Amino acid sequence: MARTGSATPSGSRVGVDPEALWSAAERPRRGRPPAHSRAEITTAAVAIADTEGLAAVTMRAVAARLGAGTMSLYSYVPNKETLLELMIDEVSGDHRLPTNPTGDWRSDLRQIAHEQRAIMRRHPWLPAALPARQTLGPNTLAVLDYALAVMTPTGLDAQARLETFSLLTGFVASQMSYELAQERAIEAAGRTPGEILDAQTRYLRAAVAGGNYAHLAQALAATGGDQSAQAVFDRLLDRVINGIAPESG
Amino acid sequence: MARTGSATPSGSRVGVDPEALWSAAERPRRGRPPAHSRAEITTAAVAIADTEGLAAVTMRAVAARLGAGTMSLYSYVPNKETLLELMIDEVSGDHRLPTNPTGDWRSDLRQIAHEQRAIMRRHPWLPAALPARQTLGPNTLAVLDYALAVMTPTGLDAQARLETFSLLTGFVASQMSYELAQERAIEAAGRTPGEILDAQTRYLRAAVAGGNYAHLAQALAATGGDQSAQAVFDRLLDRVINGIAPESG
DNA sequence: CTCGCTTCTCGTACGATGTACGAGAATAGC
DNA sequence: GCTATTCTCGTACATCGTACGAGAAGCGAG
Repeated sequence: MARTGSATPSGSRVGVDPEALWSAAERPRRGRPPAHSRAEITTAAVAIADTEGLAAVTMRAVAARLGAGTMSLYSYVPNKETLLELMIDEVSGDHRLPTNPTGDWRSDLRQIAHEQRAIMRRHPWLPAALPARQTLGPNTLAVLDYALAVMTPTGLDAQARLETFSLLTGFVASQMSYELAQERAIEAAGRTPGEILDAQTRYLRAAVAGGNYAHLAQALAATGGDQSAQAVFDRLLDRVINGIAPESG
Repeated sequence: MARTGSATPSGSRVGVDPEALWSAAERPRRGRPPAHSRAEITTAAVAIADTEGLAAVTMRAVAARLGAGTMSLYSYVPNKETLLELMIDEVSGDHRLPTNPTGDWRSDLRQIAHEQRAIMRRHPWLPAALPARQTLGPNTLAVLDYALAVMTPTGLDAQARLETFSLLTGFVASQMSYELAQERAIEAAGRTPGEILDAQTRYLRAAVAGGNYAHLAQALAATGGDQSAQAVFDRLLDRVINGIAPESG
């Protein structure tokens, strides 16, 4: 075992070896026993990310939280990129999966999306971490498997169902990325949730007043309705699901 | 003018001031004249990102490309985050906007999505940079304005049209993030595009063989059809557009 | 028990990065 | 020319990921 030494000084090359990452980590049963574990390290990293943000997840910080030396982590994880990967799959384990679909695939898919949204609200760093993912871990695969089961009644073929899952997941991540960024802006600045919206609107209006953007100006003047994050999410989710299959049970 | 000194040692706070960012940069007309410009710096940064990847965009590298000292950049841009923001809007300027919509909003929206895809293929770092964006620049606003115009025949209200644009843009970014990651993996590893897919499939099959993931196993056995990135994109795009409005013009 | 093999531990060090600071250089208006 | 104003950029620092390798700690064999 021991460190792998990927030898990629800068840029982003291969980075993560799926086979080695998710294998059961067979016990060497000789030599000094490990004082920690991959799971323990992953949990610590997630805890830091949850409370202090993804940027606070440094190898030093994770090690410190475990009372270990920084370099000790590298006995368990070849690099930080891999740790990120482990973090993502760990929180994917929070996903509650019913034992079997109800048969109403639209509402089942809706429930999957809501579950994913809940996870991302619990772990606000997730949407930012997802684009860097290179491999699907066991927990993520379980969600995918369940989603495929849910889509059986759609009549879509295998390829289409895989693509649909990717579509749905992409939507949730995009939307949550926006929703959470909005909340961060609120928390960081003037505090009142209405004020931030006002500030953004004010900026947009100023830009709009500069002459162009006629349609934008008109749209801004006419915004209304339920703007709560939950409501927006649900509205858009319905559209995504509506577009999946033309007509079916 | 001069540097602002945001005083955010770690974490991600406010970071970018929209008002100051996109204002016309009125000339001070006194003192030593600037040797460069925001636009020149932005173009250099984009060129580096295009050829060497986003990670290669360092303040030192950008300055070096202009033959300037590193710290000179800070006369034009308060921090790297802002430079990123400028890069995003710069490439958004590549978006070709017809003078007016054809009236067929579905095909107009499809065209917008294709245009965005083309931009992201030209600037593969874009999807990765987008989530960090905090403000919409003039070029991005122009695209938004055009999209709103396109959606006039849908009968959707202002709020819904704004949300729809966000949905569409999010889809394109998600899908392209995946598509480009796939191509990077191909380029980095075994070279043949089929082999990478095989390797991924092999990993999935191995995971699947471990007992669970019955539906995934079945789906993997049945994949087929046109798997070209373009084809997948078009298929999913159709679903997104189909879901936007039930029935109309 | 002792030896030696194996494995984990972690102090030190290096090359990068973003950027604060402030002395100097260049220009415009008086 | 003088001076106020602005841009230039060398130096320095904190912080990051992680390579290296000496030491510590446990196992099986004798």
